[in-house]
Amino acid sequence: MPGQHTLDETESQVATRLAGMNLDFEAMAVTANLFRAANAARNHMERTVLAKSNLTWTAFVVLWVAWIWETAETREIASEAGVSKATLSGVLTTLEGRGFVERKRGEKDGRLVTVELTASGKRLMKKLFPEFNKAERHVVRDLTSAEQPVAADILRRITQAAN
Amino acid sequence: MPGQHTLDETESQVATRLAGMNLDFEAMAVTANLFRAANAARNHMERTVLAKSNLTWTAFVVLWVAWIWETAETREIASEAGVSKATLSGVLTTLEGRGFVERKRGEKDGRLVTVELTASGKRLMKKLFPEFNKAERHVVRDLTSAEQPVAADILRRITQAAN
DNA sequence: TCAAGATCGTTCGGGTCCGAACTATCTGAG
DNA sequence: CTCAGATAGTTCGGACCCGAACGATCTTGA
Repeated sequence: MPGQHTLDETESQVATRLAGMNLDFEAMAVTANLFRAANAARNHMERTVLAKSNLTWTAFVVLWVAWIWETAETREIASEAGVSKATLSGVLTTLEGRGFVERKRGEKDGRLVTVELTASGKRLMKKLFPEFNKAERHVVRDLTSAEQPVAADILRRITQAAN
Repeated sequence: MPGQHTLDETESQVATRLAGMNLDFEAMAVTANLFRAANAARNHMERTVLAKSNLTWTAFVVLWVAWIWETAETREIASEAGVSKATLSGVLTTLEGRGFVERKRGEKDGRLVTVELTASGKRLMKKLFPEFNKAERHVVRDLTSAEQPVAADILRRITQAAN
């Protein structure tokens, strides 16, 4: 592969190029690999699981949150899916158009909107999620069963520190 | 915060809701926290470092790759930034319009395009990157110096497994 | 009670984001 | 030498993505 750099080459080029700049290279390595890993995992899921159902990553995550919580308020979904409420509004319109979710105006509080999966949406998740989990298993397959909880814990602490 | 779930509440709801489905919950916890962490870290960087220069995340990463490698070919940048060549093309047009990068058609191979930072682009990175690194340090501040290389290594292995 | 302020979801504008189709260029087998 | 195939970057259409502005609804304090 001409013009392709390995991970090692990149990290060594970084070290050379930024030498003497008083930077935290350890922190840099963690975050750089965090974004690489998340990106690679996401792309893998999209290609192997989501593409054949014509679902985007975000659409799937939104469906997943609504599925887990049976019924969820939009701001919850936005927060758990990691998107703004503006983005969510558009995604929900798409999903509603495809018949996977339903929006319901809150009865007690007229500002709120709750989201529920339709029967079709539930069927989709019931079929899709086991495949998704198989892909999750695939991307962590090189981690021992002792390392996996360690990884989850470290990532939780990064999440908290960034909020 | 009404209607907000903690991380623990979410994970326990997931366990309850998906009980008896023969899933790999450990793998699920790793990937779920991987995406949460990457998202939280990215948002933190965008708000604290990138917003005031009016740079998007991807635009910054593209600048960073071109800066590190002095001069880079488009497909390299796309690969390292984790975006498709279609996306990169648009981002480069934006960055070129703002005077941060220059495109140069390859002399030996007329298909290739190499990207170089302008003086203005270099000045921007020289100013921005130390701040960015400070934010990187911030998001990993709860990891001990022993844990940081472990985290980087685990994330590298996830990246490899997902490719 | 009743406006001032907080909070909710939507809309808008502009910038990603991708796969597919396209043009231009290079390569190599015959 | 040649042209079919591989490869590079751009364009296109449609979906996501966000901050800001907005209208609707609820809360609250004098």
